[in-house]
Amino acid sequence: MTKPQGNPTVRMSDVAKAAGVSTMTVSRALRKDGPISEETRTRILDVVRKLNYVPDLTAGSLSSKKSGFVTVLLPSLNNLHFAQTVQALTETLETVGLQILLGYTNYCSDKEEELIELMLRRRPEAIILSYDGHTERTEELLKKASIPVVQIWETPERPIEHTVGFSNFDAARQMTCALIDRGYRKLAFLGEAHDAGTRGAARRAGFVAAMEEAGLSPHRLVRHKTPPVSITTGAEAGRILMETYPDTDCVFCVSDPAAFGAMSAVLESGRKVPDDIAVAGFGNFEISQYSTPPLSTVAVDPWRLGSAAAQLILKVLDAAKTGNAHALPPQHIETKVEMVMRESS
Amino acid sequence: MTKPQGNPTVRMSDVAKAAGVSTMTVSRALRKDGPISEETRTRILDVVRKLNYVPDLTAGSLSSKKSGFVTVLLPSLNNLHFAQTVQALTETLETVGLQILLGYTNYCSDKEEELIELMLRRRPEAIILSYDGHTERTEELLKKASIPVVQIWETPERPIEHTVGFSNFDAARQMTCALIDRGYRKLAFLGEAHDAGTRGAARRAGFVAAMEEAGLSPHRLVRHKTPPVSITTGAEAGRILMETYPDTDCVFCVSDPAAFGAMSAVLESGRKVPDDIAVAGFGNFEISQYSTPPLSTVAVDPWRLGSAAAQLILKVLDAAKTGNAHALPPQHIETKVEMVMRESS
DNA sequence: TTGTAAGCGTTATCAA
DNA sequence: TTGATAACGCTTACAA
Repeated sequence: MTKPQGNPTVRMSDVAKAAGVSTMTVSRALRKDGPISEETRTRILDVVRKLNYVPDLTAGSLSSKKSGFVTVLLPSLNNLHFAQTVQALTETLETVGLQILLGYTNYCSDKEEELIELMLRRRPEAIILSYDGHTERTEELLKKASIPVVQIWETPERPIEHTVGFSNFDAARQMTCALIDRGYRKLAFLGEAHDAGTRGAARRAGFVAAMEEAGLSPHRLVRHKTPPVSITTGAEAGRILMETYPDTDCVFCVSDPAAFGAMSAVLESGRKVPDDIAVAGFGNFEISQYSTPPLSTVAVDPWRLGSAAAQLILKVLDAAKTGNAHALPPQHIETKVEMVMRESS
Repeated sequence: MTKPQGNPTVRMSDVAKAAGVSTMTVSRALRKDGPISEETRTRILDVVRKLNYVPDLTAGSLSSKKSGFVTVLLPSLNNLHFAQTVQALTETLETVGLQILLGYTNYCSDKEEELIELMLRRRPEAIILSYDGHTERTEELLKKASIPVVQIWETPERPIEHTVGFSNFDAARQMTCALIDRGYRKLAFLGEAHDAGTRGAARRAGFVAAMEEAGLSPHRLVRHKTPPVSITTGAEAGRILMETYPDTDCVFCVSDPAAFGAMSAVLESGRKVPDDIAVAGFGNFEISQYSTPPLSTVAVDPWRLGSAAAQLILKVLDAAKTGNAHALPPQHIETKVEMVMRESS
């Protein structure tokens, strides 16, 4: 199956020639709204099909100064919630022909900075970042790029521009309160080390705040490995927890996977969930209601987050186009979170 | 925070002027290997930094006829295995500056065809598809594009070109045999309806084959909803199974999530796993060893799959560059699968 | 090692 | 409604 190398690519000029028109007319025929007679359009589209012409967007972008790209930077794809956010973003953006350039920061702000530099070379029309702390240079680069920036999955104190998300601090505080309400007093928090500036750290801070407000000591903090906690590292952390703070009656985990791991460690040790140690997570992944026992967790809506962010992008881009030279002032969309209490607590 | 609109972009010519050289010299300074004196290079790179110059890859691609893109089409991101494959692909491809253009087919070959047309406009240098059946036009488009094509996650009978994966049929057959070996006789298969041409169908066929080879009746087939089976639809299917084939002693599910759902349905009905009904899945997701009971499943290696595919791409691209006009003959890399028997069966 | 000139395949712009 | 022409910002190819 040797490839028919050098298969000469069909260009717009080939179509133009075959249809007996200029390239501009072909170009117009190819968009929905181009000012062109129905007759010429159908004739051209016929030729396009006959010649199997595939427009070259690289050339188009260069000429029109519109790349058609939106950059999306997330910590990792290895998390169904981010994956869902991406799918939601894609679905909305593709309705207007925008394509996503995806990057993974691995929860590392230096990697993020690197990626942004790289992505900016493709001249994206907007950029969506998941908040987890950014380097100074990242913020500089973004400002210089003068394209809309949307931070998602958090409502940062000092946002770069637009935001779509919720307060991880508040959400964690709420869950901690809910657990305290259920009668637990010796609560622990299970999270990552080296989480400075991340949403995980915000959740931990929310836990600490709620504990202090309730007059309880928030000293039971297990911080194991770097983000993200997997189920396996969650289990390790669970074992550390039981050894370090054997009096713990409830452990609130930075994420659902961490909670699955912790729960498995607890059960394996012969203790019962929730009777000996209650467990709660963060995220409400689909599996969480099917675990044994079903997991109490903070429900977030990754799908809604993605589509809200995408719609915001469209709105901002549209405002910029409409000559609104100053575009829109920074928008802040708050998405809801919900405490879902199940049998694990 | 009104945006400093019209922030005039710095071009290569600006850098050239500021450094007192031609754009070509700047261009050369910006690549690792450009023939240029160390002195000029450092001087130019200084200017680049000072002016915050960000090269425009759109222009670069048009001129060099290299987009730097590799298109990756997967059924969905809503599956940790695909996400891992993508991460592995990304890691390898980014070492040579290739960037991924990602698309989701939603397990729909028409959507795939549509995506391919769209993606081809960006002139990707290669394309990676997950096999789940393709339309005729898809194959045509790919052939005309004359770029390397790699099908992954299956070893199709009639591959388009290169492949990296395993036989879903064989894997499912092996697992079915393993289950039969364990003493089960009234096995059921739980999968999707409308799965023509998909890997799910191949797994079902593997189940049927193994049953027939063992002289057992493969009539217990539950086919519920369209791909992919979620945990929730898996649970629905599990209930249907127990109603339709109450004598079932073991159910092999098309995927791990389906198996979690089925297992939950079985447990909820008051039956025990594996004593009343054994359960097995396909995929070996991280969570599978932490379920109650731990899940027997077919282990695949999504990470290795992604990196093997990426390396293959690099090899093929390199061969093409080296003037090997005929490139490489179709390569077929087989990845291993492993039967992991746990307490659920 | 550096520079010049000519595109790359589109679309913006203006004119007809 | 259509067309001619000039970009778009870079790199190739060749010359110096």
